Amino acid sequence: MKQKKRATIYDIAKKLNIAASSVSRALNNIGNINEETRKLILSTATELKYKRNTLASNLRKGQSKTIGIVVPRINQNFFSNVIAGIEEASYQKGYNLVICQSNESHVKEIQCVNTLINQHVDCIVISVSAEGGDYSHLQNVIDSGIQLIQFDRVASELKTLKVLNDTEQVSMEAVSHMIEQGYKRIALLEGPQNLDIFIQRKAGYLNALKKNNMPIINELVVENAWTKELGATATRALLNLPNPPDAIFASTSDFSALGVLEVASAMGIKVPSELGICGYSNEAFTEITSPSITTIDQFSIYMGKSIADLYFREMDQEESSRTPITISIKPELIIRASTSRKTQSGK
Amino acid sequence: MKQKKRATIYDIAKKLNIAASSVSRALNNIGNINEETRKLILSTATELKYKRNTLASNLRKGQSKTIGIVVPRINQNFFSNVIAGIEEASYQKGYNLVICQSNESHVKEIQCVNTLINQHVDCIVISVSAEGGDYSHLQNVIDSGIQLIQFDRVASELKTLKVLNDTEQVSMEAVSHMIEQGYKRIALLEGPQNLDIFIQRKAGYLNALKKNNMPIINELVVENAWTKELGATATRALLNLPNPPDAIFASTSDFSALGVLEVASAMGIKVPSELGICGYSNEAFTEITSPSITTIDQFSIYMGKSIADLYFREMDQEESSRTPITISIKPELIIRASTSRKTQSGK
DNA sequence: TATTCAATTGCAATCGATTGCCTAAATTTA
DNA sequence: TAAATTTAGGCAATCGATTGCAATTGAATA
Repeated sequence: MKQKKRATIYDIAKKLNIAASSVSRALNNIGNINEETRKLILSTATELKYKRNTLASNLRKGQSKTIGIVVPRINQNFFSNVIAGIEEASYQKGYNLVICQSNESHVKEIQCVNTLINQHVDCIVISVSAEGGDYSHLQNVIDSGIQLIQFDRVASELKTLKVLNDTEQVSMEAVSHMIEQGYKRIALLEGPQNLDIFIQRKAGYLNALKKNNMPIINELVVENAWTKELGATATRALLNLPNPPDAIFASTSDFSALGVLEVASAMGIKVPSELGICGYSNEAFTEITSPSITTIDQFSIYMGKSIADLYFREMDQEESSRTPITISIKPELIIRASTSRKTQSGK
Repeated sequence: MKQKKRATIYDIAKKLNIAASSVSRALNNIGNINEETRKLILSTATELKYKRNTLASNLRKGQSKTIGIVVPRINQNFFSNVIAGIEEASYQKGYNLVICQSNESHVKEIQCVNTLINQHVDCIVISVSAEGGDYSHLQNVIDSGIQLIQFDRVASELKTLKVLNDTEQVSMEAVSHMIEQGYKRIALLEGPQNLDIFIQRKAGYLNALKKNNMPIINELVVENAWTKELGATATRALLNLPNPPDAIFASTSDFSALGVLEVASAMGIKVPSELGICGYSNEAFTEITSPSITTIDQFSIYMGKSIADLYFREMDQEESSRTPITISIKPELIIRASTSRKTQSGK
């Protein structure tokens, strides 16, 4: 489909028999322009249905007023919320969003980042894929003079702006809460340990055990129980141990926690009295399972806004005063029925 | 933050003492270029960390390889899935996505569309906001020679490409199914009637009643029960009628259906035996409520892919042979426990 | 040896908007 | 009235990549 010829500032200039530069000045409302000619130009512009060619403008100005975003999956609750938050904050500043998804593939992530560099976006916001690997493509972003902001899943070795959750702290709180509820053998479903967030979630778990003088039992720690299905499989194995756990912290996700709940129900194990369950992310469904699932809210929309704000704040800084800031957002432990066996307040 | 100077084709040309045009030809692998100089150019390009400036390229070529998307909310399941589908299909073709959300506001929708026109996107994909209003901004898109594709919520009077669900048909199926299950007084929670999709859902409901020779009872049709809260409120009113319904088709959304379910549970009304419930959208949670909720799957990811495919197919067409195609995707009625009181197969 | 042809590569215009510099007219001030 | 300012608006370069056309070169053909 071919674009029809669109009116340019030259068309307006020609029609009014003036210079294109005057048209530009009038449209941007800068420089000295006679008020009457300005109005004339403006009305001619609407008459010709003139639309500024942002491409040309950006090329000339050397900036694109565009923020590029790379996330593992656009349609995952957490990410789509972050994106919505970024959109809202940056729209007000006249910025646009170009969005890519890496599908958790390192290769696609690299391609996405390169496309965005080519697009001359002003800033790239990224949460790296689970696959992990070499992060030279991110170094590339920095070398290209593009602001890089990492969030949630970050390559910590890179000195960039970061927006994170205080994952370790809240994980510790979650496990401490379970201990307080009298659970003695708490299992952990852990995520891929090449991602910091999962390392931290585990650290929080270990810390909580240590602080409460509880032993670390290796057979209760299960790797990569990431999805509902994997969570279910892991749970089946755990509950069939000679000495099964009496609680499970599904640190990978709420989906995993859901898998735990379903298996427990199927096996006739009562939640929370015989098994405590805690998930991660505060997915909408955690509120409506029976029992409802204790989980952790990451304030995803707010996180998106923080990312955008951080960028705009940095942009105003002098080049010299720039330091790799890390913003930490404190997530909230949401205690629900699945871990409430002492205080029956949680319904 | 200022961008550092990036290498251009001129830098490469200067370094090798050749013309920029040759560099361009080499990088694009077009025209006749000596294989050796080509290799030399390519290696110099990597050496200088050359990245093509897509802005300049697009300006020159008069296309942007970008698809603009406007949806009411990025972080709504249905929309984020459609976007994910579009992304996947268009990424393969080397297209990028610029995404905006209208937040259901007509004014913001217009602004978004205008920004996208300025950006010279090749195609605009839109699902209009619930607020509705005048659609001249969409006509504008067409007049600018930009391909316009509407999906789901469309301004039907505009002759554009459209990708829709066969909403009326599936709604009829849903209500017919409820009738078959022996429900006699089926209520409808309807959405804003300025949007076609909601008109069609209602039409399906009415049709099903008519076909089965059942009376249309006005007091059982409730306007704008859109959210969980509104669904709950409506349900409370309905169930307190002297002659309450024995089933509710929450045609607005699954959230609304969830509101229905919660109120019914709170009032001690048994689902599905005393009250049947059917939602719309197949949100993840509908599967895990107790009882699970009968709903309608819209194949949102597939819809996204269809949109992208439609665009690429149209793009290859001759200008002349272009007609306003409408693609209709048949949604699927997913029968679950909340309406299954005859066949106990659905648990 | 002269002519033709194809392969390479250079030149310069172009896409549309912006902006530094400059001129001319209008206005103010001395 | 002359000089100094201010205001309005034109000229032309620029951003970086692409592409039609022309020029050069060497090889092939007559």
